[in-house]
Amino acid sequence: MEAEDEGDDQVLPDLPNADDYDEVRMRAAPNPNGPWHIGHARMPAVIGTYKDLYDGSFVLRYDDTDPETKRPDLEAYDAILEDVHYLGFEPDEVITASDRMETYYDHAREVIEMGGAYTCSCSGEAFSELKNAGEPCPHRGKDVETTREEFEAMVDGEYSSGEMVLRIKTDIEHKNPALRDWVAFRMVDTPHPRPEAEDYRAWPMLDFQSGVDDHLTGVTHIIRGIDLQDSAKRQQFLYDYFGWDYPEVVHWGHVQVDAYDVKMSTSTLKEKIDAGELDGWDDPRAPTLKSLRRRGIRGSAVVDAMLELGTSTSDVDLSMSAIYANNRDIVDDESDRYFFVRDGERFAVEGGPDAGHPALHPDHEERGDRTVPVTGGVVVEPDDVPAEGDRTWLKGYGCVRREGDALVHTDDSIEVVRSGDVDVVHWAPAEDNVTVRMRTMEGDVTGVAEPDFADTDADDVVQFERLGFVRVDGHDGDSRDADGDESVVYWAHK
RNA sequence: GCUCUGGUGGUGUAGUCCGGCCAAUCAUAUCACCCUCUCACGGUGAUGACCAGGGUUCGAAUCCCUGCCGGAGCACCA
Repeated sequence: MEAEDEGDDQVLPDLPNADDYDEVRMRAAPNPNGPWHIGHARMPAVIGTYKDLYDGSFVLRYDDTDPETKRPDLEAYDAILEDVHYLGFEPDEVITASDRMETYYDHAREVIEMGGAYTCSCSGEAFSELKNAGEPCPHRGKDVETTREEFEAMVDGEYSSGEMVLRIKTDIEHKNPALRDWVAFRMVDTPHPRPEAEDYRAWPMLDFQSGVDDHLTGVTHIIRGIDLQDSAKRQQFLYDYFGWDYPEVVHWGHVQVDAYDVKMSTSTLKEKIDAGELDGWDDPRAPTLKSLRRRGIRGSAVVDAMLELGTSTSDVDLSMSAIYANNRDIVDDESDRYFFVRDGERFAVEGGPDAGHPALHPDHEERGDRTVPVTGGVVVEPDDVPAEGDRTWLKGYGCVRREGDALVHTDDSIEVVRSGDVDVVHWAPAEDNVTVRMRTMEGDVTGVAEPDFADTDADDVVQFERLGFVRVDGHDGDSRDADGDESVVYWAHK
């Protein structure tokens, strides 16, 4: 398959040996132990894009084979699928490893019959010592019959955790100790959280489960992190037993994201949420996809930033500014403008018209303008308050001069702004305005917005002029973060 | 200790396989100016990088060697 030539738009490198396959097929294989953080977006972003590029397909596979240490979170299965949708992709197939236990057992039995595996009751430490010395453990020479029986006993749950494992026989003297006789199945006493899988006790390890599934689901290209660099080499032994061809593999480094105080790790996030330090997975301070979505950042802005990272094996730092720049590009044109004033200082306005009429969008006059009344006085941010006797330009209204507690309308034309003599500021009515809570990564900010802001809908992204873009979460107390009947917005970026 | 694997401006990336067109691409960032009734958008310009040292060569980001620094695996986690 040739990559569709989309000109220079393709930011990703070509997949290795793509034309050796009828169809490029990939997989995302997350452990469903929580909603996704930003870093998780890389996998669907890249394989989803390759899918489009090569007219291929991808499988979403939940690798939920550790009921204990990386215990699956039942809500995460759907949460992850939602996150994939948010990013703009649709898996061609969704499968769950814990549904496929019999398949793994059957394949284990096959390997056992071939003499490619043996049950082992060595303690982890004891085996490790032998392995590091390049020496086989006493169980390695077991006959097939014994291994067969002991494996069935494992499947039947007759051992407890730590008592028995099934090892794949590789090369006990392999120069890389990481590849020597690795564990394929182990006992786990804790029942799996999914009712469908709660009776299983003998669980496959990633290298076995993933290796079998990749082949059985027709995966041609595996993309994964450098932490799994040795996996392909381990699994190669398994593939050799079965006579399978190993898929093409691309390894990439880890991603760090700047701008967050909170560590980008599912378990850390879970702890912070449980401890009440974060309001939830979509807290603006959380580096999660749910948080970005709530802040009005489009999935494609995240995807594009991920694609720009490429697939190099070195660790990379993702700048949130890259995501913001992409998002600004998307939302700037569609976002209507409104005034929002924090910590406003109140002034009466004297001598001018009753209201200002700034445009909803400077590039789209056809959208009309807003009506911002001044008759009940206005509020201006402290930094924007002119010194006594100085002028300022209330955007969309006109020029005023500070006279004590009043802003007196002058008849200056816009020329005073063009010449640079007078600054333009945003402002809001002191009465009949909209109380707004703005949730940001640094905490909540409160203030008031102009009345027309109430016309926006939840989920709209608007720009608070001179401040930045926000997503409307709800008006009149509709947001779950609202205190009383205030409106709530989530800060996106400047 | 053993085994993998990397190191291009603040960040990411192109170029590295097949040395010259690289006084190094593009994006983002930062700054300045222009535009503008926003500190947005748009435009122009500037800043800023080949880890270090040797070697091969007429010529090295690219090949070789050494060193330095980093990441990963050696789990009954994924």
